[in-house]
Amino acid sequence: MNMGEATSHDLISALLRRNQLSVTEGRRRILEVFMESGIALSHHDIEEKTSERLDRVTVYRTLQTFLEKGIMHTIPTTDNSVLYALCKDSCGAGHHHDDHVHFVCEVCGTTSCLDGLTIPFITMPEGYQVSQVNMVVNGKCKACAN
Amino acid sequence: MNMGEATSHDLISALLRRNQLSVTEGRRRILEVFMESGIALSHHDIEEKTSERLDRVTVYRTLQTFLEKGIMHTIPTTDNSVLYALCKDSCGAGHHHDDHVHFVCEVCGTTSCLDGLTIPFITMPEGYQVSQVNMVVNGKCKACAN
DNA sequence: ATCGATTTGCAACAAAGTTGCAAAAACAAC
DNA sequence: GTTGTTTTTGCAACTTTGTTGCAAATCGAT
Repeated sequence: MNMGEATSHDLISALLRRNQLSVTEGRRRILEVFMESGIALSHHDIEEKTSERLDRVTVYRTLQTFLEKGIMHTIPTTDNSVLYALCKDSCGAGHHHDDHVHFVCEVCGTTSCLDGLTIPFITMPEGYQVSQVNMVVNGKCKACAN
Repeated sequence: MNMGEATSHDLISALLRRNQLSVTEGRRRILEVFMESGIALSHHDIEEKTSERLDRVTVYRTLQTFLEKGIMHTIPTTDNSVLYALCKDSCGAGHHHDDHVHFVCEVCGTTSCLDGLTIPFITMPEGYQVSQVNMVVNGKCKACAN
């Protein structure tokens, strides 16, 4: 047994326990899919990548749970799809730090988090109270720009 | 007959003709609903406000047409709803000027365009090509902030 | 291994969105 | 205004997306 190597399996178990969630095959599988892809995924994407193993309803409920625990966040899109993405470690239930810009590539269709790019501060008109700001950039990603 | 007054009826007809669309009762009704409300509306909202007159399918097709012609634009939202809003006059098919910030009130649930508030410029990482930027602010609107 | 609590899958449903086609309405020409 | 052509509408049937209740399976602690 190789004690020096922290497996993805280990990391996922730890993540779930840290959030008071029991470690089940379905939750593990969904987290694996996100970690492998590295981009934001729709419910449909996840269904496709786990179809033989997981029921549709389980995927819905699991994503909902992950949102509530702050393991994931949703990304607003101009079309009608809801996208999910893993939060950074520093996020938790109630206190998100997802103040980063999201990028949608219009060629390959992938959506990703630009973690290094913080949303600029904006001054709102008199009387408004701001609680959250989202920023989504559309264009061509590094790979597709050519 | 009052020649001096430009009715909402007239304005809507002109808007449709300017975009090479025939003037029908359904299209007129949908545009009226948007002009009266002044806020962004979902497909469901529109169905409710026109139910006795328009078929569900007609609403879908009409909104799609308005998007293509650049009469309306969609607004990204964190939940799964698609919202539509009227574009400014200067917008047309292909060349939108909707570089304004959108605001979602978490109390009354309304979404509106902050036409006076331009999205700040951001510097993207090397290699990316930007074509459009969206910015959505969540919080309490003037009326609900108290 | 056993037990209680949580999670899953199934079935049935509700809501949202799409497609083909015939009837109706809009527009242009007379 | 009537006619004829084109576009739009409504209907029906369907697919996709999301929800709810409940029994069986799984998880985790003892």
